[in-house]
Amino acid sequence: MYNISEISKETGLSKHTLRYYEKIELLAIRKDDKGHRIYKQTDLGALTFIKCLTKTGMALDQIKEMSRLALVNPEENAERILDLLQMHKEKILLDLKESKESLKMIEAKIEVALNL
Amino acid sequence: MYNISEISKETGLSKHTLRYYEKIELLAIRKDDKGHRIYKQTDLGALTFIKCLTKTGMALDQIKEMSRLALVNPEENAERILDLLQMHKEKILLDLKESKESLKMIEAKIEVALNL
DNA sequence: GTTTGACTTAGAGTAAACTCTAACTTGTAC
DNA sequence: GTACAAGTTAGAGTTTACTCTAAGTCAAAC
Repeated sequence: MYNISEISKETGLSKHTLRYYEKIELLAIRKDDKGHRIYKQTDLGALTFIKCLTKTGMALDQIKEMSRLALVNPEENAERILDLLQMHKEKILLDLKESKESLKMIEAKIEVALNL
Repeated sequence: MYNISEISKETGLSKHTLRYYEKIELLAIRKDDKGHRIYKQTDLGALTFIKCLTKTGMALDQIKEMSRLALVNPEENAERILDLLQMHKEKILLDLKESKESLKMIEAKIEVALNL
């Protein structure tokens, strides 16, 4: 069990961002009798995974749709979720390829500059 | 020599974006007597390189600063430009590493989902 | 008992990178 | 000679993902 400050440190997401994620219904967090958020281990796991997805360029809207599918009816939506994950995986592989190509081009420029 | 439509097709950047890049002074393009843009081979090269930099996460502001340095005084600024390129190269390497880690995590999720 | 610091909310503001609109010119096709 | 396609401009609007502000609650420290 963690409060928002601890989760912020743990995940590297600002408190503002953590509240923002709730506002856009990316995830739902339980609150205590004072209205303070209580994060569970599973929430930490979810946030860590969300970070993976955003870092690799998935839009928050898509992440939201995926977590909605998983929450509403995990069994019926399992296939759809798997599909989305696999499509995202393909996107990452393509991005990696393109980034490596760009890297080569930049390294070539550096080479040229070093030989002046 | 190309007009804006040809360059748009060639680079994959929209005409809007090409004009926008000029407006923010990322590059300057010659115009003919009717005010129409004339892109040279070197402009195409510059735009291709700009695409490499943006795709790998360099902000337009930084790209602009680099091209300013290169245009204003290439010799005096050579070292600074080289520095910026090398810093960007390090950033790409780090991003690649992080993306690969995220990829692994996503692949693990896919594995779990496949075993249900 | 009041200051300090952490939490809360609704809602406004920001930054980056486009993207579009409206009004206009110009050259070619029918 | 008029319709159409492509070019131009200044400037407004959009999207995404935050990021901040103001006003308030609450518990512990001095």
